[in-house]
Amino acid sequence: MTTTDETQTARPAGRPRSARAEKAIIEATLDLIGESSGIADLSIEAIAARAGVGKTTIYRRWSNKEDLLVDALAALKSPLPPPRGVSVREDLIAYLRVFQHDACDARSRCVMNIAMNEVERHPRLVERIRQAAIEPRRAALTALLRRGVATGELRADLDIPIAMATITGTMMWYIRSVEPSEHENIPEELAERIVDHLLAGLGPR
Amino acid sequence: MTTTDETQTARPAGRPRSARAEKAIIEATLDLIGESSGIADLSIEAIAARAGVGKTTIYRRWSNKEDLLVDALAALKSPLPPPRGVSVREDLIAYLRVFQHDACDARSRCVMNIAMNEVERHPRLVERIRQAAIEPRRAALTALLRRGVATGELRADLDIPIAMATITGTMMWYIRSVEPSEHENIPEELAERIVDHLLAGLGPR
DNA sequence: GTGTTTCGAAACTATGGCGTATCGAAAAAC
DNA sequence: GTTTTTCGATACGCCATAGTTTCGAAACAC
Repeated sequence: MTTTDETQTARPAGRPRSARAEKAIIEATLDLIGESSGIADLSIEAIAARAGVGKTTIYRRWSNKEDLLVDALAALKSPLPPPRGVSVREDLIAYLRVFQHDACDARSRCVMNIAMNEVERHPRLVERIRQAAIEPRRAALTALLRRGVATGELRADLDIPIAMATITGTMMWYIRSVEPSEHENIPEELAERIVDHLLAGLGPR
Repeated sequence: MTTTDETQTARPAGRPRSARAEKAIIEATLDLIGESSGIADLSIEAIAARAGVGKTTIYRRWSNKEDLLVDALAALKSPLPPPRGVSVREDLIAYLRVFQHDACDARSRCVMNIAMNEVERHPRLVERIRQAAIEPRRAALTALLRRGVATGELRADLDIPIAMATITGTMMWYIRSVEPSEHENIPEELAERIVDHLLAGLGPR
């Protein structure tokens, strides 16, 4: 695809840039973000080493660390909010299944960490992450809850912000309270059980 | 060195160490942890500058950064889990009020950040934090939920781990979704509303 | 007073990442 | 073939920070 595009516009004479190297750089960046605690931790040199690439190859494409991070995180495209099914309950379960998968993945988790902890230090970066990764899911969940209220599947006086925190926060906190090494042991039907608990409530029947 | 005599007599000759400096160092450390994104971010020099203290004064007391962090976080005594009241609902609200207050405080928040993000890099430190700050609350909440099941205030088939994630995670996610500058505008009765939503459930009456 | 120790400040060395420059080799267009 | 550009590797100067040492002043025991 790259060769085609280059041929269409203007063919820069000389050796074309390696798409493999670019991919390796993005992958290495995402890996290292997942392993590091913050943005300050990761170094261009470590990324180059992990990607098996010279620093020159990185600096030829991105002028600084933040630009690279923006592109790397943009490559972490969210696996698409789930399509709507027949019932709000099933859609909530599908939503939480995707969220659960992401919360268990170090790469996706780091997006949350950056968005929550680096607001003051990297406002532009955080804003881009919010727009690209968080806002679509937030909008999808809001629409889903509104639909449930309209159809009567959810209580009429539902507090939407609280309900959103309830659904997302429960899954997040559950995952966080489990050691990463134990993530394999998380029950398959976790999303279903959470949704049913939330819908029915904690009080007696 | 000749610490033997000093230890025996417990009377070190010479100028005694300033307790004020020690306090200032701990305070500065806690402040800066709250402002930084990770442990790698904060520097001893910044701590010394913030505390109005020479670096010598720090290195004379702690041999490295982690030792200082352990002592600093140990000084962050948790404000005591709430005493038990008459109903499980009221105890849950009281529990969430304390949690809400902590979640809005930069210092307390950093404890969570470290505990969740630095497990691989500082296992000793994280383990100490877990034992000192997280485990007591976890135990208190577990006992509270068990009591609710026993008294019939909570459903008999309650899934305790999920319920704990529900209560704590909802508050946490709600706070996180609000800009720190807007924390003042969070409704006073937030804890009450969350508990009532969770007890009654999201489904229709 | 003397002696001992800590005080804050500053100078110092060492480390490590950043961003740039240079190198020979390789990959394409012509 | 020649030309042009990118490739990975390496070296360089620069700067921030860590951690140590030195210094004169200050605080206590005696």
